[in-house]
Amino acid sequence: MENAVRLFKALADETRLRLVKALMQGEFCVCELVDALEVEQSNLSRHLAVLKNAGLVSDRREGLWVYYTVDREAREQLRGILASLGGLDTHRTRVDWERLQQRLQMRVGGKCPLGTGKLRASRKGRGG
Amino acid sequence: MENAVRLFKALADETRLRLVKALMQGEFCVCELVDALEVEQSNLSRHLAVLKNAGLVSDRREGLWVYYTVDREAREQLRGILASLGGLDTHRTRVDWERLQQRLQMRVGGKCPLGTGKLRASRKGRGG
DNA sequence: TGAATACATGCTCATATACTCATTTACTCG
DNA sequence: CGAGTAAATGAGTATATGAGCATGTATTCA
Repeated sequence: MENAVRLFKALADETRLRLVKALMQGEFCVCELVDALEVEQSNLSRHLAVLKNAGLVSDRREGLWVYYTVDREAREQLRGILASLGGLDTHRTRVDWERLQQRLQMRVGGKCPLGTGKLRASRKGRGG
Repeated sequence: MENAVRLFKALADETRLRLVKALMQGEFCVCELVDALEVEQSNLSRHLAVLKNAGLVSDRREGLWVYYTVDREAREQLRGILASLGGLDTHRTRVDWERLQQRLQMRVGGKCPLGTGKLRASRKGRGG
């Protein structure tokens, strides 16, 4: 019951639903998600933490990058829930997915070439 | 998406999960639920309003009583979701169900004989 | 070592939610 | 009508949650 509440709490947010929908389709690092979903990095990081805490996603560090995906154990459960909701296909999730696919194609050697560092670096004058 | 968020928000509460679980099994009036689940009437009423607003339950007035049950349209959806969670059978929902069945058997002419007024009165001492 | 990078977290604000008490509303019956 | 009952709602309070900014942490590389 506790678990169920935590699960539903985790899903009771639009950004997190977008994340779940995205992560059902593959594994992405935070910066790709930040870039594709256009959500503040710190914000996204917290949402991912909520999902992780609910057991819905798992993460894997690879050097500087942390890749998230839907947890293997939760996968079927989530598939069932989303199916009951008609798959949660909305304009937004479709756009998210298009943008994510673009990021996937940008990968070099299977790795994310993007950077969230733009944010802080830009204070020093990035274009300079 | 909005809808899905509202749905999950509605389910993201233990009392409401208990209600859903109960109302999946039949139709009950508020005072029966108050009595069986031992939740404050005003509190329960609000939770029911949340569920109703999410399209999960529907209500039917019959004289002084208002009977709630899981909405016909939402029924299958909920069944699917709960099934994905293993049915949500917990000690608490089982106790709820036992108590609700007792209330069902108390019905006279299919109507609820309880009272939230009585309940408040009998809370502290039934001899009053 | 230290700079750069990717991600996580502390802090603060605003808002949302849950709970309770008291009252109001909706209805029935005398 | 007014009394009585079931349910809903307003007001007040406590707590939870989400957003954004700044900063902390872990890792790589020169």
